[in-house]
Amino acid sequence: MRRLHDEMELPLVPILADMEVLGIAVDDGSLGAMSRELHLRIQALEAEMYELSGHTFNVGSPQQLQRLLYDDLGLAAGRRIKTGRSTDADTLEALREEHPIVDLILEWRQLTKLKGTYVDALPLLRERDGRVHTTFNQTVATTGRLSSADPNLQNVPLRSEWGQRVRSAFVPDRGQVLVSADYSQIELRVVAHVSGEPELIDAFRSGQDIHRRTAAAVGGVAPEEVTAEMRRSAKVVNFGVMYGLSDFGLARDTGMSREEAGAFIAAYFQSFGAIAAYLEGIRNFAREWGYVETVFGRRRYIPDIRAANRQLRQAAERMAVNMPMQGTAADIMKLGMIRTDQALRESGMAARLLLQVHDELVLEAPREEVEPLAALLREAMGGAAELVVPLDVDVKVGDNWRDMTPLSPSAG
DNA sequence: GACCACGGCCAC
DNA sequence: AAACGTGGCCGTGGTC
Repeated sequence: MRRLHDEMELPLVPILADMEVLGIAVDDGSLGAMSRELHLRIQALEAEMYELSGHTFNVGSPQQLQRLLYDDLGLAAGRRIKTGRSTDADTLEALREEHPIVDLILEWRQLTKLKGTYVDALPLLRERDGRVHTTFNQTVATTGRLSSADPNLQNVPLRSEWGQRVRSAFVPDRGQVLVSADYSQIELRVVAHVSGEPELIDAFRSGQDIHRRTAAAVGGVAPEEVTAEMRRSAKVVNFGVMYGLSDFGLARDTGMSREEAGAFIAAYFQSFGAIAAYLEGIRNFAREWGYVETVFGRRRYIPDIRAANRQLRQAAERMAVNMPMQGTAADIMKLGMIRTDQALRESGMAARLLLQVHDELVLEAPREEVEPLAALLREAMGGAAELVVPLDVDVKVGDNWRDMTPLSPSAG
């Protein structure tokens, strides 16, 4: 615990402070243009929804939406929530075929979310230097992760088309480029390390496609015979294992029946016996000691691990199994940042750290530093911990945070 | 104007 | 009934 404080948390403080002070540039011109486009599309969607329903209403009010969908239009309600019947995206997704308004609501939600949270909010937080300056919190996440607020720059959109446009508004200073370095599959590598699972270790050591290898093992076929669908399911389980995924959750995410999902998970633990044993060991440890810890000794206390209430206890078990994996990855990243900062100082480079997004670092650098910087990052981040599997670092470079091109490790 | 609970949803 | 972990922010609806 003392070492965690002295060698990880304390050295990180000035590094985070520098990142906060430096900030990252956002192009408010492109955000302004987006805002106007979004406004028009949102207005058109609203007009169409009012037309379909025969009256105006507040689409942003779940309460009004419930009345419209389940009372006026008579659609079949799904999940119950405290205040009535859910209108969340999963529920609406299931109702898409029932009424044309459902798709409009889904699109409206997506666009107003992006407009309100990012497109309109970021320019207001942009300071006179043209940059936004987040606050990194070192002490809120129970696993040891950082969090980011005002604005949160750890949840900048990525997946949707509009989301990608938001991301492209994050740009380097004039004459520089953005460089991103992310740990490849870090949590699964931590799983390989702490569980000692031979299949997983071998897959990472030989640089194989981890989800394909998993699908092959679970399905009892050769890796070449794995279909896209088999790989998709294996991927969901690989990630889900770290969260305590149930047959219900797997079924929901893959379209399998609950029975198929249960069989798939059973086959997974059959193939990866060491992971099953590790997870069981963590639950037992938590029950005995009341806490769990990372490889580096960071602790999280789990008071509900012996709760009489099954729901509470099972939730506690999921927190218990997740923390050592998520937390060890967070520890490694913190060490990686300290080593990166140190290496940058020693190198005399102009490159600067801007953001940390859990398994990714974003830097700003003069174009001519890119190649040596990539090597520096691979060394500093990749050498942050000695696991039984290598820590691979993927480095990319670009003129904005969306259009990033991978740099090959050896080339250049 | 500040704060809250809630539903909902963005990221890793 | 819930069902997959960690966060932060938005708008609604409401209180003080």
